[in-house]
Amino acid sequence: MNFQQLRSVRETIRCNFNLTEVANTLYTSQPGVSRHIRELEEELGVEIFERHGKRLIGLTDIGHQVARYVERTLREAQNITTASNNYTARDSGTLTIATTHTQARYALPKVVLEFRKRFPNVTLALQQGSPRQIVEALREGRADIGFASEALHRQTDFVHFSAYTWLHRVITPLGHPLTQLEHPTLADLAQYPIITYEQGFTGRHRVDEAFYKEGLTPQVIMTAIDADTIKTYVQLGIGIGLVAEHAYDPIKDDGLHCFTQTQLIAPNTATLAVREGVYLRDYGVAFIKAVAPQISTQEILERIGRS
Amino acid sequence: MNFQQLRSVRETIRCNFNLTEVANTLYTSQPGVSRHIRELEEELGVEIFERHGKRLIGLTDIGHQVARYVERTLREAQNITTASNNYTARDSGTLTIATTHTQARYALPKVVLEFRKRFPNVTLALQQGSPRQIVEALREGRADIGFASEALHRQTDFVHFSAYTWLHRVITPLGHPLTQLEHPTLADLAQYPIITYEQGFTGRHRVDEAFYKEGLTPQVIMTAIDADTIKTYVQLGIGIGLVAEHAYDPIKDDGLHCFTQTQLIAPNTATLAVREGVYLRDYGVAFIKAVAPQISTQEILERIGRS
DNA sequence: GACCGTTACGTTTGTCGTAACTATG
DNA sequence: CATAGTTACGACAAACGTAACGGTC
Repeated sequence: MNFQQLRSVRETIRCNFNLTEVANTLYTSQPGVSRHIRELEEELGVEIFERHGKRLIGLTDIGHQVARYVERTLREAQNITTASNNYTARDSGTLTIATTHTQARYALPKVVLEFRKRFPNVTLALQQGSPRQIVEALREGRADIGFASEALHRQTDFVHFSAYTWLHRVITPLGHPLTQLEHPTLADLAQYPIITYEQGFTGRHRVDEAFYKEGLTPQVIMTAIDADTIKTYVQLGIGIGLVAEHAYDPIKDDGLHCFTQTQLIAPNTATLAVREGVYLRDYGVAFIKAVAPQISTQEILERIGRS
Repeated sequence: MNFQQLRSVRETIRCNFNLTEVANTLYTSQPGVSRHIRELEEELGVEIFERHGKRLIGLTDIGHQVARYVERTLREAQNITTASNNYTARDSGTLTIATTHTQARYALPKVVLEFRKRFPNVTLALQQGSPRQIVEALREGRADIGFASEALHRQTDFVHFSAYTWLHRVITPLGHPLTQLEHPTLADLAQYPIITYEQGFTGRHRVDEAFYKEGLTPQVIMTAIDADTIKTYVQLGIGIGLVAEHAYDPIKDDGLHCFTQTQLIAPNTATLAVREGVYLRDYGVAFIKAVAPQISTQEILERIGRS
């Protein structure tokens, strides 16, 4: 057994069992990959992959089990090198954050500035994507830290940290009939076309849940993944908006009315997540600490298994 | 990085940093081991070992961290092969139980018979040792399951299962003055020379604790690691004995009196333990189930991380 | 027939053990 | 001076890529 064989197996699963693609990803030849898999299967005495003739089409039962430990082996091997790098080059390298548009646009700028000042030699890679893509990036080791209000906290193979909680706000153009009311209800909102976040983004399920619980069916006529787009269309008078509170700026958004006192929708929690068992470098810990200062560094280290 | 390098590092730590010994353990040459270590250190860019000139004398700070992940990597790699073997040869192989004399002599015989009937092709290796040796054997992967009343439950890197609880019993020769009393107290016992288990064996600390709590100093004139020895000397009239209840057999030990109703010493729990993160084969799970039938197989699988 | 995986083979690279050398206590 | 670790070197084996071959859809 060697690491290259294990990498071939892991990548084969990630590439949907297409060995040619695996070879490209691993910068090697396709026959090599084929051989690695066969050799490992031979050594272990089990068929890891289900086959239709020559083509691989999936994992066998035992293959699933093997894959699990292959992942772990490679992860721990990665930890050896990451821990070493953390030691030799304490303040340089790359930190990859997988996050949503909302966090990247509103919550992170302040943190990024602070972080860059403290770690000028660390390349900070912000990768935007849907919550589901964030989860996958963390699983595959393509990102070090995930940050979103959705999906992350439900993964049992992640360690998570609550950063802050936030509410949805109702925004309308100035002079909209709703602005006559001081405290509009969900029923009032349901009277108007609504513009809000895409399904699966930025607490959207909380919005749906709130209306559903009151037996209301809101007319969601348009969805977007970012508040800027939503605000633009609200400004145009196409509908009323439901956006995250931090997306409303009373000065810049002076053409919009925002019900800052109204709480109609359950609060959301922005969550930081790290893959369980993956070594997070010191500056990754510092990043978490910067986003969620209420958590002690000691606790972060313990929770991610570095103590 | 390759597995042989990692094995060299792990074994170097286990062999107290004597490379010659490492080479023998790994059935390879000493220069090879030396090279493996140097190559790995070079690749990682860190010094894993502290040196006095050429001699290795210990781990560096970063070496401790590296060693941790090296252990884990090798463990997970082992899990790949164990899981595979568990699949191909479901009912054959070796199961190594590290246990104390007491468990091997009194608790395990019934279980072993049952186990052998169900898994006739599995070699059952019972390794007797002190609780501390049991802990070490589990840590180093020399045993699959540990079973003892001491030490095991305190290890945080083990998964443990409570098998049963038991009490110490007072035994005396027939006609001993103590037998006049129906319920002797600890103070009564302290009047006579006592024979019991060695420090660190079979709940001995409970015995000391009980006397200590009442401000008594028992005259322990002899210790042994097994009840047979203790009983033999009690029979000779040298002193009264304190042994585990299952070690007294009213028929075979008809020359001895046993206070079966007296509970003077806090109960002990016999504990099964498995190293966290180590794949335990099906027949290992069956063994645990046989020793502790009150625990469901499902729960065992979950607790050892196989579900 | 286009795509995908395996077989065959020669080159390159890496790995290992022996022997000689050097340092430590 | 005995024990422990490193350097040097040659033999062997393993790993890889290219090219040709065989199935699958």
